[in-house]
Amino acid sequence: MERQSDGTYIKKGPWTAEEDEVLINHVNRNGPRDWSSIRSKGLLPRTGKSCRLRWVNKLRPNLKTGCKFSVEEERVVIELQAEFGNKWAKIATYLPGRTDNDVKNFWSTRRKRLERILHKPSPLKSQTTKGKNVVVHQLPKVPSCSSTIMEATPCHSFQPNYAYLDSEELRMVPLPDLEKPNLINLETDLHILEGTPIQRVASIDSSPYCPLSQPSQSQLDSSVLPQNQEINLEPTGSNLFDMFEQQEAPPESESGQEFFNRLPSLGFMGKTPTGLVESTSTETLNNFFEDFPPEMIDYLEALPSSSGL
DNA sequence: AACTACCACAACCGCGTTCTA
DNA sequence: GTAGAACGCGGTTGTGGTAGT
Repeated sequence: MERQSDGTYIKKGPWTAEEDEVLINHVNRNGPRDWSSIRSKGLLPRTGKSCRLRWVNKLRPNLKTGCKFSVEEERVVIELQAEFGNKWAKIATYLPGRTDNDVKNFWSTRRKRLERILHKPSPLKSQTTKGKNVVVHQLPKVPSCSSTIMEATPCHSFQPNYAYLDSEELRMVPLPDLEKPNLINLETDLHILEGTPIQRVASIDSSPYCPLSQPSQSQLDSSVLPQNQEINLEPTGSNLFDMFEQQEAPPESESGQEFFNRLPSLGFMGKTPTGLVESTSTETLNNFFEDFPPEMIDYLEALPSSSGL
Protein backbone atom coordinates (compact mmCIF):
# COMPACT_ATOMS: atom_id res chain seq x y z
CA MET A 1 0.00 0.00 0.00
CA GLU A 2 1.28 3.42 -0.90
CA ARG A 3 -0.02 6.38 1.08
CA GLN A 4 -1.17 9.37 -0.92
CA SER A 5 -1.04 13.04 0.07
CA ASP A 6 -4.79 12.99 0.65
CA GLY A 7 -4.43 10.22 3.19
CA THR A 8 -5.76 7.50 0.95
CA TYR A 9 -3.83 4.43 -0.06
CA ILE A 10 -3.05 2.96 -3.41
CA LYS A 11 -2.27 -0.70 -3.75
CA LYS A 12 0.33 -1.88 -6.21
CA GLY A 13 1.59 -5.26 -7.28
CA PRO A 14 -0.15 -8.48 -8.18
CA TRP A 15 -3.91 -8.59 -8.31
CA THR A 16 -5.92 -10.95 -6.17
CA ALA A 17 -8.90 -12.97 -7.32
CA GLU A 18 -11.13 -10.81 -5.14
CA GLU A 19 -9.89 -7.65 -6.81
CA ASP A 20 -10.43 -9.19 -10.21
CA GLU A 21 -13.98 -10.01 -9.26
CA VAL A 22 -14.67 -6.46 -8.16
CA LEU A 23 -13.21 -5.16 -11.38
CA ILE A 24 -15.24 -7.55 -13.50
CA ASN A 25 -18.39 -6.54 -11.67
CA HIS A 26 -17.61 -2.91 -12.35
CA VAL A 27 -17.19 -3.56 -16.06
CA ASN A 28 -20.37 -5.62 -16.18
CA ARG A 29 -22.29 -2.71 -14.70
CA ASN A 30 -20.58 0.23 -16.37
CA GLY A 31 -18.69 -1.15 -19.31
CA PRO A 32 -14.94 -0.83 -19.77
CA ARG A 33 -14.76 2.83 -18.75
CA ASP A 34 -14.82 5.11 -15.73
CA TRP A 35 -11.74 3.42 -14.39
CA SER A 36 -10.97 6.21 -11.99
CA SER A 37 -14.36 5.87 -10.37
CA ILE A 38 -13.40 2.43 -9.14
CA ARG A 39 -11.09 4.02 -6.65
CA SER A 40 -13.15 7.11 -5.99
CA LYS A 41 -16.12 4.93 -5.09
CA GLY A 42 -13.92 2.91 -2.77
CA LEU A 43 -14.37 -0.31 -4.69
CA LEU A 44 -10.65 -0.94 -5.01
CA PRO A 45 -7.53 0.83 -3.74
CA ARG A 46 -6.13 0.81 -7.28
CA THR A 47 -5.56 3.64 -9.70
CA GLY A 48 -7.76 3.90 -12.76
CA LYS A 49 -4.75 3.17 -14.90
CA SER A 50 -4.01 0.02 -13.01
CA CYS A 51 -7.63 -1.12 -13.30
CA ARG A 52 -7.75 -0.48 -17.02
CA LEU A 53 -4.50 -2.31 -17.56
CA ARG A 54 -5.68 -5.30 -15.59
CA TRP A 55 -8.87 -5.47 -17.59
CA VAL A 56 -7.23 -5.01 -20.97
CA ASN A 57 -4.38 -7.42 -20.40
CA LYS A 58 -5.91 -10.13 -18.25
CA LEU A 59 -9.63 -9.98 -17.64
CA ARG A 60 -11.00 -9.01 -21.02
CA PRO A 61 -12.89 -11.86 -22.69
CA ASN A 62 -11.38 -13.93 -25.51
CA LEU A 63 -7.79 -13.39 -24.53
CA LYS A 64 -5.25 -16.05 -25.40
CA THR A 65 -3.75 -16.22 -21.97
CA GLY A 66 -1.06 -18.75 -21.28
CA CYS A 67 -0.73 -19.59 -24.94
CA LYS A 68 2.53 -19.03 -26.75
CA PHE A 69 2.67 -17.15 -30.01
CA SER A 70 2.08 -19.43 -32.96
CA VAL A 71 4.37 -19.39 -35.94
CA GLU A 72 1.82 -17.44 -37.88
CA GLU A 73 1.42 -14.92 -35.10
CA GLU A 74 5.18 -14.50 -34.94
CA ARG A 75 5.25 -13.94 -38.64
CA VAL A 76 2.52 -11.34 -38.43
CA VAL A 77 4.27 -9.51 -35.63
CA ILE A 78 7.55 -9.40 -37.49
CA GLU A 79 5.96 -8.25 -40.68
CA LEU A 80 3.80 -5.62 -39.04
CA GLN A 81 6.64 -4.38 -36.85
CA ALA A 82 8.58 -3.83 -40.01
CA GLU A 83 5.68 -1.91 -41.43
CA PHE A 84 4.40 0.03 -38.43
CA GLY A 85 7.37 0.13 -36.11
CA ASN A 86 6.76 -0.25 -32.38
CA LYS A 87 3.06 0.41 -32.64
CA TRP A 88 2.16 -2.50 -30.43
CA ALA A 89 -1.45 -1.57 -29.96
CA LYS A 90 -1.92 -1.32 -33.69
CA ILE A 91 -0.12 -4.60 -34.30
CA ALA A 92 -2.22 -6.27 -31.62
CA THR A 93 -5.38 -5.39 -33.51
CA TYR A 94 -4.25 -7.83 -36.19
CA LEU A 95 -3.87 -10.61 -33.64
CA PRO A 96 -7.16 -11.69 -32.10
CA GLY A 97 -6.80 -12.47 -28.44
CA ARG A 98 -3.46 -10.76 -28.12
CA THR A 99 -2.82 -7.52 -26.29
CA ASP A 100 -0.32 -4.83 -27.01
CA ASN A 101 1.51 -6.00 -23.93
CA ASP A 102 1.71 -9.51 -25.34
CA VAL A 103 3.16 -8.28 -28.59
CA LYS A 104 5.54 -5.97 -26.81
CA ASN A 105 6.80 -8.69 -24.54
CA PHE A 106 7.19 -11.08 -27.43
CA TRP A 107 9.23 -8.59 -29.39
CA SER A 108 11.27 -7.58 -26.38
CA THR A 109 12.26 -11.16 -25.71
CA ARG A 110 13.38 -11.71 -29.29
CA ARG A 111 15.26 -8.45 -29.23
CA LYS A 112 17.11 -9.30 -26.05
CA ARG A 113 18.06 -12.64 -27.47
CA LEU A 114 19.43 -10.96 -30.52
CA GLU A 115 21.36 -8.42 -28.49
CA ARG A 116 22.90 -11.17 -26.46
CA ILE A 117 24.07 -12.92 -29.56
CA LEU A 118 25.47 -9.78 -31.07
CA HIS A 119 27.20 -8.56 -27.96
CA LYS A 120 29.01 -11.84 -27.57
CA PRO A 121 30.43 -12.34 -30.99
CA SER A 122 32.54 -15.44 -31.10
CA PRO A 123 34.80 -15.78 -34.06
CA LEU A 124 33.82 -18.82 -36.02
CA LYS A 125 36.92 -19.05 -38.07
CA SER A 126 39.50 -16.96 -39.72
CA GLN A 127 39.88 -17.08 -43.42
CA THR A 128 42.56 -15.82 -45.61
CA THR A 129 41.68 -13.97 -48.73
CA LYS A 130 44.51 -12.90 -50.92
CA GLY A 131 46.82 -13.19 -47.98
CA LYS A 132 44.70 -10.99 -45.76
CA ASN A 133 43.10 -12.27 -42.62
CA VAL A 134 39.38 -12.02 -42.30
CA VAL A 135 37.59 -12.94 -39.14
CA VAL A 136 34.01 -13.97 -39.44
CA HIS A 137 31.76 -13.42 -36.48
CA GLN A 138 28.48 -15.01 -35.79
CA LEU A 139 25.60 -13.53 -37.60
CA PRO A 140 22.54 -12.63 -35.62
CA LYS A 141 19.45 -14.68 -35.48
CA VAL A 142 17.27 -13.40 -38.22
CA PRO A 143 13.57 -12.85 -37.95
CA SER A 144 11.42 -15.88 -38.36
CA CYS A 145 10.52 -15.14 -41.92
CA SER A 146 13.64 -16.92 -43.01
CA SER A 147 12.13 -20.33 -42.77
CA THR A 148 12.13 -21.04 -46.46
CA ILE A 149 15.79 -20.32 -46.63
CA MET A 150 16.39 -23.65 -45.04
CA GLU A 151 13.74 -25.45 -46.95
CA ALA A 152 14.44 -23.79 -50.24
CA THR A 153 10.78 -23.83 -51.02
CA PRO A 154 8.99 -21.14 -52.95
CA CYS A 155 7.40 -18.39 -51.03
CA HIS A 156 4.59 -17.02 -53.07
CA SER A 157 2.55 -15.51 -50.33
CA PHE A 158 5.15 -13.29 -48.82
CA GLN A 159 4.72 -10.07 -50.69
CA PRO A 160 6.36 -8.09 -51.97
CA ASN A 161 9.79 -9.11 -53.06
CA TYR A 162 11.96 -6.20 -52.19
CA ALA A 163 14.82 -7.04 -54.44
CA TYR A 164 16.03 -9.59 -56.88
CA LEU A 165 19.44 -10.95 -57.51
CA ASP A 166 21.37 -9.76 -60.47
CA SER A 167 23.06 -13.03 -61.31
CA GLU A 168 25.65 -11.44 -63.50
CA GLU A 169 26.86 -8.94 -60.99
CA LEU A 170 25.92 -10.93 -57.92
CA ARG A 171 24.23 -8.05 -56.26
CA MET A 172 20.79 -7.29 -55.02
CA VAL A 173 18.73 -5.03 -57.18
CA PRO A 174 15.82 -3.30 -55.51
CA LEU A 175 12.39 -3.25 -56.93
CA PRO A 176 11.15 0.27 -57.48
CA ASP A 177 8.08 0.26 -55.30
CA LEU A 178 8.70 -0.78 -51.74
CA GLU A 179 5.53 -1.26 -49.84
CA LYS A 180 7.30 -2.34 -46.71
CA PRO A 181 10.64 -0.75 -47.03
CA ASN A 182 12.00 -0.86 -43.53
CA LEU A 183 12.66 -4.55 -43.41
CA ILE A 184 14.74 -6.46 -45.81
CA ASN A 185 12.66 -9.40 -46.79
CA LEU A 186 15.00 -12.10 -45.69
CA GLU A 187 12.73 -14.83 -46.79
CA THR A 188 12.40 -13.87 -50.38
CA ASP A 189 15.73 -12.16 -50.70
CA LEU A 190 17.60 -15.16 -49.50
CA HIS A 191 15.32 -17.63 -51.11
CA ILE A 192 16.32 -16.36 -54.49
CA LEU A 193 19.90 -16.80 -53.54
CA GLU A 194 19.36 -20.50 -53.13
CA GLY A 195 21.81 -22.40 -55.25
CA THR A 196 23.57 -19.26 -56.29
CA PRO A 197 27.20 -18.85 -55.38
CA ILE A 198 27.42 -16.06 -52.90
CA GLN A 199 30.17 -14.53 -50.95
CA ARG A 200 29.94 -15.40 -47.33
CA VAL A 201 32.99 -13.57 -46.15
CA ALA A 202 33.51 -9.92 -46.70
CA SER A 203 36.80 -9.29 -48.31
CA ILE A 204 39.28 -7.11 -46.55
CA ASP A 205 39.20 -5.09 -49.71
CA SER A 206 35.57 -4.36 -49.30
CA SER A 207 33.22 -2.93 -46.83
CA PRO A 208 31.22 -5.60 -45.06
CA TYR A 209 28.13 -3.73 -46.06
CA CYS A 210 27.12 -2.69 -49.43
CA PRO A 211 24.10 -0.82 -50.59
CA LEU A 212 21.76 -3.13 -52.34
CA SER A 213 21.85 -1.02 -55.40
CA GLN A 214 24.83 -0.35 -57.53
CA PRO A 215 27.25 1.73 -55.46
CA SER A 216 28.72 4.86 -56.87
CA GLN A 217 32.41 5.06 -57.50
CA SER A 218 32.83 7.50 -54.65
CA GLN A 219 31.06 5.10 -52.34
CA LEU A 220 33.33 2.37 -53.47
CA ASP A 221 36.41 4.46 -53.03
CA SER A 222 35.48 5.40 -49.53
CA SER A 223 34.72 1.84 -48.58
CA VAL A 224 38.21 0.47 -48.98
CA LEU A 225 39.55 -0.61 -45.63
CA PRO A 226 43.13 -0.79 -44.50
CA GLN A 227 44.81 -4.10 -44.82
CA ASN A 228 44.90 -6.59 -41.99
CA GLN A 229 41.93 -4.99 -40.36
CA GLU A 230 39.54 -7.34 -38.68
CA ILE A 231 36.12 -7.16 -40.12
CA ASN A 232 33.27 -7.69 -37.76
CA LEU A 233 30.12 -8.55 -39.57
CA GLU A 234 28.12 -7.13 -36.75
CA PRO A 235 25.90 -4.44 -38.15
CA THR A 236 26.67 -0.86 -37.40
CA GLY A 237 23.76 -0.55 -35.02
CA SER A 238 23.76 -2.12 -31.61
CA ASN A 239 21.80 -5.04 -32.94
CA LEU A 240 19.87 -6.21 -35.89
CA PHE A 241 16.57 -5.01 -34.66
CA ASP A 242 18.01 -1.60 -33.97
CA MET A 243 19.28 -1.63 -37.46
CA PHE A 244 15.80 -2.21 -38.71
CA GLU A 245 14.18 0.17 -36.33
CA GLN A 246 16.48 2.96 -37.28
CA GLN A 247 14.95 2.78 -40.70
CA GLU A 248 11.89 4.86 -40.44
CA ALA A 249 9.28 4.78 -43.12
CA PRO A 250 10.49 6.82 -46.05
CA PRO A 251 9.35 10.39 -46.23
CA GLU A 252 6.98 11.31 -48.98
CA SER A 253 9.75 12.97 -50.87
CA GLU A 254 11.93 9.92 -50.90
CA SER A 255 11.56 7.32 -53.57
CA GLY A 256 11.62 3.67 -52.82
CA GLN A 257 14.92 3.44 -54.59
CA GLU A 258 16.48 6.13 -52.43
CA PHE A 259 15.15 4.58 -49.30
CA PHE A 260 16.32 1.17 -50.30
CA ASN A 261 19.80 2.47 -50.77
CA ARG A 262 19.89 3.48 -47.14
CA LEU A 263 18.95 0.06 -45.92
CA PRO A 264 21.69 -1.95 -44.32
CA SER A 265 22.57 -5.19 -45.90
CA LEU A 266 23.13 -8.15 -43.67
CA GLY A 267 26.71 -8.56 -44.57
CA PHE A 268 26.10 -11.34 -47.00
CA MET A 269 27.92 -9.57 -49.75
CA GLY A 270 31.02 -7.56 -49.97
CA LYS A 271 31.82 -4.99 -52.53
CA THR A 272 35.07 -4.29 -54.17
CA PRO A 273 36.58 -1.25 -55.73
CA THR A 274 35.46 -2.65 -59.00
CA GLY A 275 31.93 -2.71 -57.84
CA LEU A 276 31.66 -6.46 -58.02
CA VAL A 277 31.28 -8.91 -55.24
CA GLU A 278 34.56 -10.57 -54.66
CA SER A 279 33.97 -14.25 -54.83
CA THR A 280 36.62 -15.40 -52.40
CA SER A 281 34.46 -18.13 -51.05
CA THR A 282 31.75 -19.26 -53.32
CA GLU A 283 29.41 -21.34 -51.31
CA THR A 284 25.91 -22.42 -51.84
CA LEU A 285 23.33 -21.34 -49.39
CA ASN A 286 23.37 -24.71 -47.72
CA ASN A 287 26.89 -24.49 -46.48
CA PHE A 288 26.38 -20.79 -46.00
CA PHE A 289 24.21 -21.63 -43.03
CA GLU A 290 26.42 -24.34 -41.66
CA ASP A 291 28.25 -21.99 -39.36
CA PHE A 292 25.21 -20.20 -38.06
CA PRO A 293 24.67 -20.33 -34.33
CA PRO A 294 22.85 -23.55 -33.50
CA GLU A 295 20.10 -21.68 -31.73
CA MET A 296 19.45 -19.77 -34.91
CA ILE A 297 19.15 -22.95 -36.84
CA ASP A 298 16.84 -24.36 -34.24
CA TYR A 299 14.70 -21.33 -34.58
CA LEU A 300 14.57 -21.55 -38.30
CA GLU A 301 13.85 -25.23 -38.35
CA ALA A 302 10.98 -24.75 -36.02
CA LEU A 303 9.20 -22.71 -38.60
CA PRO A 304 7.17 -24.16 -41.39
CA SER A 305 7.19 -22.76 -44.85
CA SER A 306 5.49 -19.46 -45.11
CA SER A 307 3.78 -20.58 -48.27
CA GLY A 308 0.85 -21.62 -46.19
CA LEU A 309 0.22 -18.08 -45.04
C1' DA B 1 21.28 -30.19 -5.09
C1' DA B 2 22.78 -25.61 -5.95
C1' DC B 3 23.59 -22.13 -8.99
C1' DT B 4 23.01 -19.47 -13.16
C1' DA B 5 21.04 -17.77 -17.29
C1' DC B 6 17.22 -17.24 -19.80
C1' DC B 7 12.42 -16.67 -20.76
C1' DA B 8 7.63 -15.29 -20.33
C1' DC B 9 4.67 -12.56 -18.21
C1' DA B 10 2.55 -9.01 -15.19
C1' DA B 11 2.54 -4.60 -13.72
C1' DC B 12 4.24 0.10 -13.16
C1' DC B 13 5.81 4.58 -14.95
C1' DG B 14 6.11 8.54 -17.88
C1' DC B 15 4.32 11.00 -21.44
C1' DG B 16 1.28 12.33 -25.12
C1' DT B 17 -3.50 12.65 -26.57
C1' DT B 18 -8.35 13.11 -25.94
C1' DC B 19 -12.24 14.38 -23.34
C1' DT B 20 -14.99 17.33 -20.52
C1' DA B 21 -16.51 20.95 -17.57
C1' DG C 1 -10.24 28.64 -25.33
C1' DT C 2 -8.34 26.34 -21.43
C1' DA C 3 -7.07 23.54 -17.54
C1' DG C 4 -7.50 19.34 -15.34
C1' DA C 5 -8.99 14.61 -15.63
C1' DA C 6 -9.11 10.48 -17.99
C1' DC C 7 -7.33 7.54 -21.15
C1' DG C 8 -4.04 5.13 -24.24
C1' DC C 9 0.43 3.75 -25.49
C1' DG C 10 5.27 2.46 -25.35
C1' DG C 11 9.22 1.64 -22.39
C1' DT C 12 10.91 -0.49 -18.48
C1' DT C 13 11.27 -3.31 -14.43
C1' DG C 14 10.27 -7.08 -11.30
C1' DT C 15 9.22 -11.87 -10.57
C1' DG C 16 8.49 -16.74 -10.97
C1' DG C 17 9.39 -20.81 -13.68
C1' DT C 18 12.59 -23.70 -16.08
C1' DA C 19 16.42 -25.60 -18.49
C1' DG C 20 21.28 -26.14 -18.44
C1' DT C 21 25.62 -26.75 -15.97
